[in-house]
Parts: sequence; C-alpha cells; structure tokens
Amino acid sequence: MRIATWNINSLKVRLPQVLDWIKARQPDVLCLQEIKLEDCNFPAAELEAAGYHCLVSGQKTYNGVAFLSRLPGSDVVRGIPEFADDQKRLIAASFGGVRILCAYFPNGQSVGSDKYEYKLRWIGALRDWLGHELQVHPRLVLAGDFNIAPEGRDVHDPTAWEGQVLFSEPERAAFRALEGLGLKDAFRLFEQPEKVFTWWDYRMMAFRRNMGLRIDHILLSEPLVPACKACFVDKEPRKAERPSDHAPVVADLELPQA
DNA sequence: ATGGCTACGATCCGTAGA
Repeated sequence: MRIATWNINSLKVRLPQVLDWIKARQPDVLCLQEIKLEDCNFPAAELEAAGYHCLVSGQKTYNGVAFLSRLPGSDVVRGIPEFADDQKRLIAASFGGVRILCAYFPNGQSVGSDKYEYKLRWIGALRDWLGHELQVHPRLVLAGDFNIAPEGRDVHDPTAWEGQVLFSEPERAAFRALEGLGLKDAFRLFEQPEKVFTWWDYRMMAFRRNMGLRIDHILLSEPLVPACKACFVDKEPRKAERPSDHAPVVADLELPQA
C-alpha cells in the first residue's frame, strides 16, 4: 500500500498537477491538505475518472483536507471529535484494515500569538483523541502537513530558525508527544540524504537554494513499522510551473493479506 | 534591509500561509 501526503495549496489551481502525479506515482491513498474549496466544488468527476474515490472535508478559501483512494474508505470521521472547530483540518477513514488520518495542523503564525496557542491546543486535542483511536485501530497512520520541523536536521538553517514558529521548542515537544503514543516518523526509519525538506518559501528563490523545512510527515503506529519498506520526499512537483510550496511525501507499506 | 511569493476574495489592497 502506497500512502502519500501533499499540501497542494489550492486544488483548483493544482488539479492538473495532482492528476499527473497520481498517474505517475500510483498512490493507493493520497492525503491532500489546503484544498481551499468547498465540498460542492471538489473536482470529484475528474479524479474518479482517474480511478480514485474521494472523501472531502472542505471549506471556502482556507484549509480543507481530502482523501483520494483506490479503494473506498470506511468509517469516515471529519474533525477531531469533541474539539469544536470551524476549520476543516482533519479527516480520518479506514482503507484495507489501515486507519489513516489526514491532518492539516495549524500554522501558528508566530510564537506567542493567538494562532500559536490554537495550534498547541489543536495538537493537544489530536493527541488526546489519538490515544483512544489507537486502542480501536492499532494499525494507524497519521499523515499530513504538521507545520513542525521536529529536529535541527529538518531545517536548512537551524540556528536562524531556533525558537521561530514551525521550529519552537513547544511545537517540537508537541511532536514528540505524538511520538510518545508509539507513532514513528516513517522518513526516519531509513537512511536518508542530508537536507531533505518538504516545504520551501515561494520567496527568495528558496527552492533553488534548498532553503527548506521538513514539516510534512507520515507517522506509523508500531504494528505498521515492520511493514514500511520505503519513505521518501518527491521533489519533482516543486519544480513545476505554478507549484505548491510543499512537496509530497510517500511511504510504501507491504501489508499481509487482510 | 525582517522584505522577497502565491492564492483568495474582495478590489486596485488585506488576509493568510510558513
């Protein structure tokens, strides 16, 4: 099972790129963030024609998450249960015996801001819910745009970024708290090249200079770790004309027949 | 120099992203 996550920063703008990418990379489940459109405007017909089922939790202008999947998903949950939130940032469903959460973590704007406080509260609520969810679904994947670089090696210039939003200690602690539930960063299960990132600012020619951060992640519950055979960042779509500022992350799982 | 770009929904600039 190939699982991928990609913050596409507007599905309306990026639909042709998504269609090209799923054709080339053949994910079984693709988790999308920042679709930035309402459910009624989701381009389901084009994606279904490409062989994918769609599950959507969208809203106008901002946020919005979705699954594209080869097989239909079941037991769909939209939003973090018992966490009142108008922002569409989470969708969960089961695919072939694997529970997958597609999450768009809040950005946090700047350390100490209201949005930063919301970010930490949101992650806390996610963690509390995940504790229960893992009891019910031991085979679980948390994939998405975390808006957190977990370690110095995930930041092009850790000294400059230290304490800034996306790389502040409370955010890193929140990431470690998710790992504390038994989740493993799929990317770090394998030897990786240095300076692999998933996001580059549109400004300053940041991509060309590889001034990026690794803030998009795929976390696996313990029972799925032995099944994971590869995890990589696909930089190719970031080279396109009018790219998303994020690149997709891919994890390949070799699952026993259900 | 604390900016630079992109998307959106509203205009001809503000909000937000990260």
